[in-house]
Amino acid sequence: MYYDSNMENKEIEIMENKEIEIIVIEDEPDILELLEYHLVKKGYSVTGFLSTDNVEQFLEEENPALMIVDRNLPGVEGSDFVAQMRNLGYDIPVMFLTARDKESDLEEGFNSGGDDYMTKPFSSKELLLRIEALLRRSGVTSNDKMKYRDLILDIKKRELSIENQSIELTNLEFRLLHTFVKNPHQALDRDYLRDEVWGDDSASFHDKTINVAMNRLKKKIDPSAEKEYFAPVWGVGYKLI
Amino acid sequence: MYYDSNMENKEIEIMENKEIEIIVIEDEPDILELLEYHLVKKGYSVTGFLSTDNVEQFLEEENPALMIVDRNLPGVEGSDFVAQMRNLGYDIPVMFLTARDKESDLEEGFNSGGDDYMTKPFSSKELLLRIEALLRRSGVTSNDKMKYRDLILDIKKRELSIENQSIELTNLEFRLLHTFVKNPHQALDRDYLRDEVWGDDSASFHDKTINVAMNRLKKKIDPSAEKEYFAPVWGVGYKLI
DNA sequence: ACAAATGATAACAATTCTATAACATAGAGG
DNA sequence: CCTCTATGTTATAGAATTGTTATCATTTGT
Repeated sequence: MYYDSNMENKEIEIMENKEIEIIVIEDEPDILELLEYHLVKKGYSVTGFLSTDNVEQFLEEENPALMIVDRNLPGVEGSDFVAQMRNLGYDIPVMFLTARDKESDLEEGFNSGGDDYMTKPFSSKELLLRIEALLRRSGVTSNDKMKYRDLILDIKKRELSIENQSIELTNLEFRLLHTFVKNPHQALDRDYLRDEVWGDDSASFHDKTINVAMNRLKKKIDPSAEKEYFAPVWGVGYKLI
Repeated sequence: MYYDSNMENKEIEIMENKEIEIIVIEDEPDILELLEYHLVKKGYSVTGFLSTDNVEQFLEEENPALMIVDRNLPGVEGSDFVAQMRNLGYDIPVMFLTARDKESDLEEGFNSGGDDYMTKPFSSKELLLRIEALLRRSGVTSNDKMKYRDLILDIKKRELSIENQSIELTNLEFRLLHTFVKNPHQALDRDYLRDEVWGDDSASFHDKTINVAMNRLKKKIDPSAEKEYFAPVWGVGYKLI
């Protein structure tokens, strides 16, 4: 077997995809199955529907990240359904699938509030790429996340999570940790930390302020002190191991 | 102090009608001209480039809403250029155009941070539809309805309803809530809110103004404080949970 | 081993920030 | 001109965060 230091990163990647939920509405079971296969393989969590029944309820209860919709469904037109959902205020990204590719169909699809459009037969590779792009643009895959070991910092949300557990940090603690994650493995000296985290305006600044802040941070992210995120660098400062 | 509440409305109106700026980077003058023709006809304001030179400067100065990029440009690969821009922090939506349609090219395009991809020869109708969809999704063209949890905002009517109950909001409160619904889960800091909701013209601005405005908003949409729409982010601002 | 310097930790104090109510003011509309 | 409404301003209480100090533990140099 083949392990390397990327292993952890891969795990994190998978964990993140696990949370992304995708709805597929497709009346042909074969195609539905094919779609599910590719999406699940990619790490998404998929819920399939053979018609638009119950989809709204699902939208209300869960909070899926994306909807793949066939155009000609039993009973309802896919684009009509999407227009209906949009009208109710659902802003979920929509990828249309269709056998038809007349321009008028295309127009209907986009005007109903669809985000992208693919015609069957489709390349699964392209579908996955387009889905990824859509998720990126709609903010589901926040590109503003920083990872280090099992720490995941979401800068925009100002949240730290470790192993899918959200951990509350104060503003100072967050800035401090952020500084370290930006400079992993490096010994950051006290002057640097002071500038970076406390800012220039810190006129009187006690020796021990940083120690205490580090202590509080360590205790929060690793109460049992078994993970050794930080190491003191004697006479200098600290480093994120 | 001079304050005119009509003024704000006018500004908003203007902002909404403000011309949407699109950049086109395409080295073949004929195609560039054709693209410009269609886009201008549609009402966009277009700036064309025959190479990637000066584009970054333009991005810096203006704030275009979308970039259409040819894949094979003189000197630089289109996708490399986009990756470069993304790396510099530009999040502008990108539509790739290309003569090639190998899967590997497609992959490069999307992985560089592109949002959509069309192969030449393209239908101008489809291009315009896709651009519209992209602008909608990236928040340039605001949707007429937005939903978040049980909040439904009708942007045009400036109405909020919760569980089919209409709730009266003042202008300020609506703008404030709208800002949060556009950025759910994100910690919005006071500077951002000030810019976004109060505008640049707010010269003197008290610390507590935002607190009070938030307090009033919270009380209106959730008088019994049981739904916890908002959470304060200490030392930063607020977030819509 | 011992002293000096530095870090860790806990307890306490000071400060900063938020919530909230009350008051002030300027426009809108009658 | 008057009243009402929206919004800004101020005051205060209370909560959360951050700083300070004291004491103990660890490292380093001799």
